[in-house]
Amino acid sequence: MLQITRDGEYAVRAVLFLAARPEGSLSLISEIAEAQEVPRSYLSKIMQHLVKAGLVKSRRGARGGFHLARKPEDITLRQAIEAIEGPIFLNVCLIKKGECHRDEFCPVHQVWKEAQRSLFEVLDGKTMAQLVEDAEALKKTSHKKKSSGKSPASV
Amino acid sequence: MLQITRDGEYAVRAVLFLAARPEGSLSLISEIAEAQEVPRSYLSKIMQHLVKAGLVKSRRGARGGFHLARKPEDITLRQAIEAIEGPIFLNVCLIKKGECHRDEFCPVHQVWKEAQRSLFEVLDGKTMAQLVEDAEALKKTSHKKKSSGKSPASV
DNA sequence: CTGAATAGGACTAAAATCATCCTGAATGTC
DNA sequence: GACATTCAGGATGATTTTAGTCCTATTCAG
Repeated sequence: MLQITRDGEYAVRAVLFLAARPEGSLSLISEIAEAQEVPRSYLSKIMQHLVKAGLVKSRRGARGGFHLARKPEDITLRQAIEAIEGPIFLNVCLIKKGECHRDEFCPVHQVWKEAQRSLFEVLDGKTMAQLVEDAEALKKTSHKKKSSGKSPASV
Repeated sequence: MLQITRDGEYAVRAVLFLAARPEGSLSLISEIAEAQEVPRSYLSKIMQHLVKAGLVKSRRGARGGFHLARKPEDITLRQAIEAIEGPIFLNVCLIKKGECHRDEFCPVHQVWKEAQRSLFEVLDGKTMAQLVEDAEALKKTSHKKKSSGKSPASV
C-alpha cells in the first residue's frame, strides 16, 4: 500500500527510545512498550528482529534488557526501518535487474528509480542522534506553548 | 510494505497506453491487456476504477472502448496511481491531523512529511505526455544498440 | 535455586492482494 | 428488431500480509 507497516513504525520508536537513554544503560521491553505505546508482546518480536539485524543488543536474565549496538549518530532512520521491513523497493521492478523484463523499454522504471532515490535521501539523512535532538526541541516548544498561554501580551 | 500494488502499476500502464494512442481513438480492454501484459479480467476492474476516478472515459457496445478523459500532458504519474490506490500516505500519521496523537511530540513525524513531499515531487513531476516521449527515446536507444553492435570501434 | 528477562515457536483473526467468472446493460450493424 | 460486441458490476476465492497473543525454553544475577 505504499505505506510502512506498524512493524516499521514500532521499530523506529523502539530504536529511538534506546537512543535517548544514557549510554550503557539497559531498557526492558515493558519500559519501551509503555513509553512508546506499543503492545508489549508484539514489541518482543520486533526487538528480536532488531537484535538479529544487529542494530540492538540484548542481555537475558535478571538485570537484562536491550541497548543499542551502535551509537545513535551511526543509525539512520532508513536502517531502523529496513532492519524490520527488509529492503525498501517502491516497485517490484526495482528489486533487481531482470526482476521485471519490461524495464528495458518501460519509461516509468526510471521514475521509480528516481522516486526511491529521493525517498532514501531523506531517510538516510536522519540519524537517531538527530531525532533525539529534534524530540528535545519539540518538548521545549510544547512546554513554552503551555506555560506562556495563547497570546504573548506581556512583553 | 511501502511498495505500490499491482493495481497501481497496471493502472499506470493502462493510462500510459492510452496516452500513446492517437487522440480520439478508442482502445479495447483486450488490446491494452495484451500490450501491457496485464490479466484481461483484472484489467477490466482497473479500467472501471479509472473511469470512476475521471481519468478515462469509456464507451460501451460495439465499437466501444476506452480513451483518456484529459490530455496526456494534464495527467501526472501520481494522479494515475492515486486514481487506483487512493491517496498516498507513507505513514498513518500523515493521513490527517490528529490521526496519530503522538505527532505533537514525535520527531519522526516531520521526517515522514518531508519524505512524502520529496516523493510527490518526483511523481507529480512526470506527466503521461513526458512518459510517452521517454518511451519513444528508449525505443530508439535499444534499436541503436541492436543495429550498431557492442563496441563502437570504428570512429 | 529462584526469580527476572529475553528467545522463539505456535497460533489466530482480519484485511489486503491478485485475481477469475458470470450476468447485465448499452450500442452499433445488418 | 435481432445480434454481436463491449464495458459495468457483483460474487467468489486462494494466498499472503498484517498485527497481534500466548506459552514454553533458555539464560543469568543474586
